[in-house]
Amino acid sequence: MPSLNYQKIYNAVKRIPKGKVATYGQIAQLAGLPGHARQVGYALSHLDESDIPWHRVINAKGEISPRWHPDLENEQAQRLREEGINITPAGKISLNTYRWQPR
DNA sequence: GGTCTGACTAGGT
DNA sequence: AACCTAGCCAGAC
Repeated sequence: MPSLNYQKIYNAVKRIPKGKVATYGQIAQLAGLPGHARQVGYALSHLDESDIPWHRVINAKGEISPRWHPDLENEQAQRLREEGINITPAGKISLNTYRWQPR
């Protein structure tokens, strides 16, 4: 049973349109939880639902956040490329180009 | 109920 | 540009 805050985070992530990305801090703010960027990452690590575009969430440096299992990072990169997002060989994504800017 | 741990971030060196 | 530190806060134990 996900907590209320997790539910808010998931809702915010679902709003990210295809072909765009958002940062953890951005999602936190969107979810009404400013300053909870770390909780966003933690919530995604606990993901059990499949209808959430978790791969569209990256860190403020425009990179896929490193984690304990590199395969998951590769999967995220692949999913983003499938949506037309360009990732440099160094693993950088242009936030200037792809950052989702909700109204 | 104190401590530790992160898929984070901003600012300083 | 890479690295370090402090601030952050909900879970896990």
